[in-house]
Amino acid sequence: MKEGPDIALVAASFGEPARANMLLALMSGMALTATELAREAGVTPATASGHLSKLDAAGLTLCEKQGRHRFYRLADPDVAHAVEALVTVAARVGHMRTRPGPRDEAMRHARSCYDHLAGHLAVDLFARWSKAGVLKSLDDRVDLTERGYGVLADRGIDLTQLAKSRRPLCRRCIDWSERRHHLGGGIGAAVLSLALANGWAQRKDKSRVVSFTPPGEKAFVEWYSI
Amino acid sequence: MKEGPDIALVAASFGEPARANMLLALMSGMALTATELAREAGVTPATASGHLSKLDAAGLTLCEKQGRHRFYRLADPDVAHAVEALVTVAARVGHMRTRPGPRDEAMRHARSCYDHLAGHLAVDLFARWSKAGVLKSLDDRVDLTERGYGVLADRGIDLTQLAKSRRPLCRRCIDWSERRHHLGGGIGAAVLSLALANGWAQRKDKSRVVSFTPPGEKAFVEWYSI
DNA sequence: TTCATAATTCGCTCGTGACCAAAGTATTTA
DNA sequence: TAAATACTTTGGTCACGAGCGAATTATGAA
Repeated sequence: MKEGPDIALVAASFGEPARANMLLALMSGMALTATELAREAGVTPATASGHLSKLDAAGLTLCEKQGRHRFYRLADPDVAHAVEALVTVAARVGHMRTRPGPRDEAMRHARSCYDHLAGHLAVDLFARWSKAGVLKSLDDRVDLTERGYGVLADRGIDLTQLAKSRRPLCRRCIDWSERRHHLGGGIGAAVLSLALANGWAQRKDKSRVVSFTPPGEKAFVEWYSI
Repeated sequence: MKEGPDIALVAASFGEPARANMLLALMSGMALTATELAREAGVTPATASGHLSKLDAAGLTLCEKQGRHRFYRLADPDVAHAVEALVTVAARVGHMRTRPGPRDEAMRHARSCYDHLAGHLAVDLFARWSKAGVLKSLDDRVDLTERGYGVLADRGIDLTQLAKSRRPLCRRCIDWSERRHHLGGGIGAAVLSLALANGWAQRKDKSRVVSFTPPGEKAFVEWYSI
């Protein structure tokens, strides 16, 4: 007997409908919460929690805790590659499953994450501000640079009022649709309310979707560009 | 709910230690018998039979019946690719299994398959004779061409005596080590006995291994070359 | 023919694991 | 502070399937 990779353990992790559905849902690259994955898999949150523990233990997923949410994503490209290979075989053989429909495309464009702006605009903003030296990332923390204070003041964000709040001024927040970090915390909330106040965007009913008007999007991008 | 590939069904086929061991054993490309796979997997033939039915049903393996043997091999490169992807993930995560040692290298070089010659020399012979028009393949059948009769007569194979035997004159036979077809049937047996009679090769004890002496191998290749 | 080997099918036991409801923990909101 | 939400843990049921031995079928060898 010799040593070799234990393919069975890994394959068994894929080989259960609930877990397979979760992994396929994660193939979009989005980080999903435990509850969302439960819905995708068609099981209760309790069952999903057990499955997610197994996936984590098997090293197939990574979990990022964020407030009362836990965002799961595929551990690395190798895992995604394995899923793809299995999909290829399954498709060739003709085995099909029922699968939840595609996500609402509008949700991918711009969302509000609780009370701050998310979506690809928010990700872009975060990336630009990081690059421009407005924000400074350190591990999980994100802080405003000195220059950042000035930049925000110029753009009508009242920092003195924000500082009084107990919530952290800056925080990274995984974006659902873009799966990259964007700006949460007090500034994120302030940016969103500013965009809403200026009429650049508006909430749709009670959903989390935030729609920018075409001129509003243009104005917003101009606003946050350095 | 929409249609999609059922990855779970395929993955579950991999996700059982016995089946995983079988598939890994087949990754060498060799076609293995049910009993051999049972030994590889560490289960009884009865259990192995059930697993092999499942693998066949899942489209992961193909089975070729041959006498009282059933040779199994991976269905196609996609399956091998999926196994590789799973191995990659398993290895990265560090999950290891116990695995049977490598096969006897001597067995790969030349074997006798019941009573006819197998191994890479036999495969080479089969390929050359096919190319030279001595043999003509049609589906599973292999027949001697008219020219083939002459070629064999020149080389000391008595066809009239062979024709009296009930067994088919020519038959393809999967080679274990080379996984390609070689020549079975009466001619295959005759070739082997000729090689043994000429002292080019000899059986080792009661095993199926046939060893060619270096000059014997040379003479044998010369003999079957057109 | 009779015997041996390869493989399958059958009947059965037993362990694993998927599942849910309910209770518990943590975190945010009000 | 209390209430709501997200998630986990616990306890329990239940079904699937892996495993084996024995009997059966099929093929090859003597």
